[in-house]
Amino acid sequence: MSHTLGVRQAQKQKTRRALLDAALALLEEQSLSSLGLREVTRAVGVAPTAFYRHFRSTADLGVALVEEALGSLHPMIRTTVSGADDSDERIARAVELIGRHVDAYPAHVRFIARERHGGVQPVREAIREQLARFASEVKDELAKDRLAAGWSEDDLLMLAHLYVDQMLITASLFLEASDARERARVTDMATRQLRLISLGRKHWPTA
Amino acid sequence: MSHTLGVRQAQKQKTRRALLDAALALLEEQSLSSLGLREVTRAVGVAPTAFYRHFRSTADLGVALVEEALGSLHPMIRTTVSGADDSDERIARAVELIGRHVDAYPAHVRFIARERHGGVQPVREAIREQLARFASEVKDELAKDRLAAGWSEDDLLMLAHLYVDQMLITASLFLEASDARERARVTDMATRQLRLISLGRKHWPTA
DNA sequence: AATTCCGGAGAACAGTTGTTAACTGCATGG
DNA sequence: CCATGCAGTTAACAACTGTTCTCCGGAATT
Repeated sequence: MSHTLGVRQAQKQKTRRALLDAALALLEEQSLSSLGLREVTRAVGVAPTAFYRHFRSTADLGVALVEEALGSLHPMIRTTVSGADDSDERIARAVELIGRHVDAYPAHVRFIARERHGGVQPVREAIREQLARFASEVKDELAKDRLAAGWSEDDLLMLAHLYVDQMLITASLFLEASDARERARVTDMATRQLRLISLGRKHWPTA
Repeated sequence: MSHTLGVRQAQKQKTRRALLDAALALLEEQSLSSLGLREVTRAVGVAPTAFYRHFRSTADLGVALVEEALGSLHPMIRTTVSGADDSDERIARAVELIGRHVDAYPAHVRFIARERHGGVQPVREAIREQLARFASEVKDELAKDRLAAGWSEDDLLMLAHLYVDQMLITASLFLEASDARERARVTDMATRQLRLISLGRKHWPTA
C-alpha cells in the first residue's frame, strides 16, 4: 500500500517531525499560547520562514500535536478499560498502566493536561472532541460487560466520562510526582478512587 | 481593627486591584505564560514601570490571583459538601450551586482550571497547595457525617480529593457550555456522576 | 534533457517585549 | 511647615516577535 515516498516528501516530513518534537520539548515549561514560531525553528535549526511550509501558525501546530498525543493515549485507554470484571487486581494493573504510559510519553501527557483548558481555542476544541471520542469508545467497551445489563446509553456515557477524566487526573498527578514515595501515594489514592467508583457502578440502580 | 488606611495606600490598592482585574480579563483568551506586563498596564492605563510597584513579574501577579480566585471558591465548596446526608435533592442543589458560582465568577473558574496545569510553575504550585487545603477541609466536613463511621483518614482524604476534582471538572464544563441545552446536559451528567460516587461511598467497606 | 515545482534561506519590515535610569508631584510623619 | 518617602511617569535600551517578498538549489515531471 504505502509506497516508499520520494526523497522530497521524506525530507519534508522529517523537518515536520523535528518541528513537532522541538515544540513539544519547549512546551515543557510554557503554554502553547506563549510558544513562538521563531522559538521552534531556532530549536530545530531551520529558518523561521520554513515554519510556514508546514503550519499556518503555532495554534495549527498545536492541533497537530493533539492528534499525536491522544493517538498514543488511545491504545492505553482501551487496554485499561477492556476486559470483563473490574476486580482489585485489574484496577491495580490499570493504575500501573497509566503510570507506565506517563513514563513513556511524559510530554504528551503534559501537553494534553495543560492545553485541555489552555488559552488556544482551536486546540481546546480538538482535545475536547478527541476526548469525547474516547469516552464514546470506553462506553462501547463498558457495554460489553455483564455489569452493564439494564444500563441506559446515557448512564454508560456518564460513567465513561468519569473514567476518562479520572484517568487524566491520575496521569497528571503521576507527572508531577517526583520521588518514588510520592508516586506510591498517587498510586494508592488513584487505586482506591477507582475502587469506589467501581462500587458505585455495581450498586447503580438498573432500569 | 482595620483602620481607614491613608489616601496613599488606598490609591495603591486601587491600581493594584485594577491590575489584577485587567489581567484576569486578558486571561480569558490566553494563558498566564503569554501574558505581558505591558499588556496589563496598557489595559489599566498606567505606565509599564508602575507594574513593578506591585508585582515582581506576571508570575507573581498570577500567584496573587490564585489566592483571590480560590478564596471565592472557598465558601462555595464548604456549602456544597457540608450538611449531613447526600440525598438526591442535596446533590442536585450542589450541582446548581456550582453552576451559580460559575455564573458569578467565570474568570476565576477559568483561571484556576487553566493555570492548574499551566506553564508557570509557581502558580501551579500555589493552586496545588490551595486545593490540598480545600481537600483537607472537605475531609474534615465529611468526617462529621454519620456515613463516615469506620473510615480511615486516608480514605476520607481520598474521597475529598475525588469530590474537589469532580467539582472543578463540572465547573469547567459549565464554563464552556454556551446554550441552555448544553448546560442542562452538563447538569444532568454531573448529577449522576455525583450520585454514583455517593453510592460507592455508601458501600465502601469500613474497618 | 529541459522544465516545472517547492522546501528552505535570506533580508528586511514594523511592532512588540522586559528592564533600567532618572524624574515629578503629592501624601505623610517629624 | 518642612523634609522624607514613594506611587507613578518619561525616555531609552537591546532583544525579540510574526510576516512579507525575493531568491536558490535540487527533486519531480514530462
